[in-house]
Amino acid sequence: MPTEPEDGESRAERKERTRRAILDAALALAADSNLAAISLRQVAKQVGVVPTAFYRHFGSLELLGLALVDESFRSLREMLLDVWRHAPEYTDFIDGSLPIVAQHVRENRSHYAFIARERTAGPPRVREAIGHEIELITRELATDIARSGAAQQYSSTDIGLLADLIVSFVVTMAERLVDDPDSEARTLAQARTQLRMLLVGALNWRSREPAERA
Amino acid sequence: MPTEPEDGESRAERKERTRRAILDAALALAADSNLAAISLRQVAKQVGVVPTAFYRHFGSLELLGLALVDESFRSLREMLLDVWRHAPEYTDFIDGSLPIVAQHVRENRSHYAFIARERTAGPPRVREAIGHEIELITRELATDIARSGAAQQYSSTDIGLLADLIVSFVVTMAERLVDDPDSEARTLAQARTQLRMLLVGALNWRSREPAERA
DNA sequence: TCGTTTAGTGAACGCTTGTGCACTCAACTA
DNA sequence: TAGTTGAGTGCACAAGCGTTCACTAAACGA
Repeated sequence: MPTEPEDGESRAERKERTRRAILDAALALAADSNLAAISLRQVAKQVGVVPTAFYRHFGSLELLGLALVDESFRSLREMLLDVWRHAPEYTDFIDGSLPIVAQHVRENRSHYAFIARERTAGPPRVREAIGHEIELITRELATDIARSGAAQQYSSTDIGLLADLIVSFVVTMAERLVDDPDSEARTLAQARTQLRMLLVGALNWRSREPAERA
Repeated sequence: MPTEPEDGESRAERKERTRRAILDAALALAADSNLAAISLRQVAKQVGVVPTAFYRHFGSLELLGLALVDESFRSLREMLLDVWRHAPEYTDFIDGSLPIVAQHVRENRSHYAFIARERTAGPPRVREAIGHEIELITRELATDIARSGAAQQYSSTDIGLLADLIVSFVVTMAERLVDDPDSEARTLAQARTQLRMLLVGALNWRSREPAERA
């Protein structure tokens, strides 16, 4: 048994509780190494369950990883909806949004740490899943920028590139918040300045014709 | 024996040859997973040597990892010296530098892949070593920007932030080149536009007093 | 030429690994 | 209430793991 069987708990509830415990255990174990470096048996031990019980919930560690990706991005996207809803104007966008992102990282550190690691070092399927999610977010940001009218001088291609630039930067910032939580205030202050530098670029940039040089 | 013992080879030469073979084998094996996920025995097998022979060259896989970091950055820094020597002016800086970086990534793919992975997912010591190297490069870029006089309106703090912004962006670009080499041309073209967007920001930005808002 | 150094060997050790299989027994359905 | 379902058990297995130790034999310095 994973833990004490609680009173009046249905079979489905119990299964879900064990499933959660497995996800949390994997998150904790991968925290100081890597998904590819931990074992099914370690996870089972941490949960307090026999190794074979793992298979009742996930076919493999890789599938467990995909479930963690799913879970992480579900919560991330909810936060982003919130950010974009309260971002009518650019300066407010920076000062308003960054702290919300920072707070979300703080409150979901293990998920962000997982994503940061597995994004580059995870099993190929996991990497792909993460890349896909980030791409979706980038596209959403692009349509949001276009809709806001803040970049009317941009071609739609270049709005995409700008969105990618912003997302890449925020990903980098989130990685830093994850692995040095104590410097959150400084990291955030620097990121604010940098994002402003970058967006000043946005306001002064003009899209060229497809052919390159000006 | 790692391979056929070559004629007229000194003991030192032979040792170096085996050492190289170990480094290469580790690089190759870590390529489709992670340093923390490969075993000393796999490395030894790939080299064609008995597991215990490994210890004649490295005390542990982690120390091997540190050697790989060292090796990767030594070559990277040589390239950067080359780039900065031929970068008198900003527009030339972009068009001239990015292809050199891309070429270096192409020619040293396994090193870059290693760095990209271990930077976020490696053993703590390895992560630290990589972070330290990147920080050094950022500082060098900052002094170079200052010396070039291209950002005279910047405070030295803000020059540091700009350098960090550029380095972070190039790191991201290098990661993309690594895991999708076939799209090099497109990735490069996009990066060129994005870097220009960013630097237009640089030219229009003014440092503020330490206190934030304007 | 002869003793020393040392890269690489090979067997052995105690553990951990993933997975197969037959099982129990509480929660479920009819 | 009787029968079915399925989450979790317990054992077994072959394979792989890091590390130890005593060893060989070729290159070395004197």
